[in-house]
Amino acid sequence: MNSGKATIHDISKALNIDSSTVSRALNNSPRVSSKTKAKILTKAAELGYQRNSLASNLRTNKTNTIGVIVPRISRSFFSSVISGIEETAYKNGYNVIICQSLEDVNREKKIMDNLLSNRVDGVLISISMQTSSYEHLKPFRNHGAPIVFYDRPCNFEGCTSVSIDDFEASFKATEHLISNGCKNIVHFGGPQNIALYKNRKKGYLAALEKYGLEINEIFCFENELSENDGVIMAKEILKMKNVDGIYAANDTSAISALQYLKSKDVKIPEDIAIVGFNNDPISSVIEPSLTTINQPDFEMGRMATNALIDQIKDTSLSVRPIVLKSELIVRSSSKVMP
Amino acid sequence: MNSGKATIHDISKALNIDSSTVSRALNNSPRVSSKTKAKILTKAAELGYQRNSLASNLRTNKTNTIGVIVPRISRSFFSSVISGIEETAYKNGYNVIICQSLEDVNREKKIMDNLLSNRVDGVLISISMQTSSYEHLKPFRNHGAPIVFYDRPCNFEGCTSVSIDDFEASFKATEHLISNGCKNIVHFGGPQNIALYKNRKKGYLAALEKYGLEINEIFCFENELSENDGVIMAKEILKMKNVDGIYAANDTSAISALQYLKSKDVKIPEDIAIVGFNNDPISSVIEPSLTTINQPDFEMGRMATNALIDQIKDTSLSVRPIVLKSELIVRSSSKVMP
DNA sequence: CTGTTAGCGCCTTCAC
DNA sequence: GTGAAGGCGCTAACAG
Repeated sequence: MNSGKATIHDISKALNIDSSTVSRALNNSPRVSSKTKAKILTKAAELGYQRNSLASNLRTNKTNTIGVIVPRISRSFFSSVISGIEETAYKNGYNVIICQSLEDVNREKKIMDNLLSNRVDGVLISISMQTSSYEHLKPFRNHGAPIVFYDRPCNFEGCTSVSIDDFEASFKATEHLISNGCKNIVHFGGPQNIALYKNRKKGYLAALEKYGLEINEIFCFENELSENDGVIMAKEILKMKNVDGIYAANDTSAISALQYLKSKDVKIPEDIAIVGFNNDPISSVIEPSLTTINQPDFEMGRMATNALIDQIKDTSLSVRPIVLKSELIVRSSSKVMP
Repeated sequence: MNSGKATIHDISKALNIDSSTVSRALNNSPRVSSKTKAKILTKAAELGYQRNSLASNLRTNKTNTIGVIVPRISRSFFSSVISGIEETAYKNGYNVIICQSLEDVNREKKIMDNLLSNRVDGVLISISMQTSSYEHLKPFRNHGAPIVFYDRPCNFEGCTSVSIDDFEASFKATEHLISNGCKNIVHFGGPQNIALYKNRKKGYLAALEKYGLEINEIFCFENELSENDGVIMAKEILKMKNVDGIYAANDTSAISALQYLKSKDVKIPEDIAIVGFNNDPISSVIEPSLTTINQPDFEMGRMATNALIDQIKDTSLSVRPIVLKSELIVRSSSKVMP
């Protein structure tokens, strides 16, 4: 007894059927009589046969596996994206390997190496914040495997990017505040070297401009996305006295700011109306009536995976960027009804 | 040009060196002169060579990969465990494949099949809540690959389980409430068919008994871990009037209960003291002074991975359960100082 | 429908 | 220190 490592040859010998027929039967080829197929399957089960994908993949030069690189799986937005990816991949017969870069380029590089040497059929990647050069992606493309960027778009050898229209979402959020009577709207922004936060700021400014509100640079906070930053910003706002609206372009600091404001008995949205992103469920726990921007996370995972699979199946496919829209979820009643 | 799919044979031909020497050089074997080694490495880089792990793994019958099955990566506790797993695995030269069962046995079964056919060297698994039979794990063991259970222990063919001492944690939590003057302590429990929640209830009861407090079955809530349950329980508690302490054995409902109580102007911990688990960061956001039980998540990942790797390296290793202790984080001042 | 043959890319005895 | 030969387990022509 081969201690639980039966191969197609073991089945072949036991049944006096050639191993190629066994292989065909195991792959449910129509070119095997159902009688022998049955015999083979029975024997396989009896011997505890388990296909060796390594050998199979080596031979066919296909792994039916896609690699997913994500900055951090614990972030609510990304874990939803992953759900969408997994669902779509499994539905299409692909397996998924999830890897965390933890926003570290060196890790990202190692992961890409590893995925390549394991010959995954394609990669879905959300580039780490540190990443500025795309050198480590080139070997992958050279091997002919497609790459699709999600959430953080990249201009790289014509690869597809799936992203969210941040400008539009920000514009709508700010517009919502304005149409509810806010005149002095503060913006909690993120690092401006990152396109995403830049676009969000642009959307905010565009809305102010459209409605003829004064653009005040003091109202544009820029922070490092930390909790502490949130408290600092909240204190600043209270000092300013006249602030009546906040458009928060990042969760973490927004949450701590919200918490601080509430602890100072500021009424939301009567005193200060807030719109932020709802990637992090915490914000809606603190203030259930908060108006939020709902990003298409799950949908993003689906779209990106479909695009990738299309390209795996047809390498010559022309690619174009995919842009998804966010949705404004208005939960609170208006601040000022005209 | 082979369009970016160089093999050791390509290097071999280009240099007039046998492929076996190339293979040795690429694996940094000491039996190759440093001169030829250098030549080979240079050529490899030049041709953009990338090892084919499928072939290599097939040949050596080792993948240096461990499979991780987790019920749901978005749960804070599990994503911390994964961090610990990844860190330990990478440090030891192992890759990690993360798979979500989503608490679904059928998915879990498929994942195990897939991991087996990909010949991972071992598996770390937290069994889905649905799982009652371990049949789907047997093929894996038959192939000689070790399995280590984490968080949700199992009696299966002498496999190692790494778990947390829930009884002790619950006992300490309840004891803490008692020593701070609570006389009427309610328990938010989970499904009693799950060992974890059973042990938590036992710890609660043991503490009451030790300190001579009356055991009241009405104080033992059992729920389905939903948010709605939390609100229902909170309302019940307010009706009871005399409740002055809560030991919550699950996050989700505890959070919504906490929120509801605060909305009714119940002072925490003055009116009602609460101890719960801090797996979910939300609870500490709602009430920063909350006393919580800190579970060793990261540490669990490390311990489980080390145990698995030991067993991969030495199959004959005897295994024993590993039990970790939780820590009580007292943030609020005492309810009643004697 | 089934068997024959060959080889995916790599590693590992065994020689020299 | 290097080369020659064989095979890990599977599949894909090509025959018949």
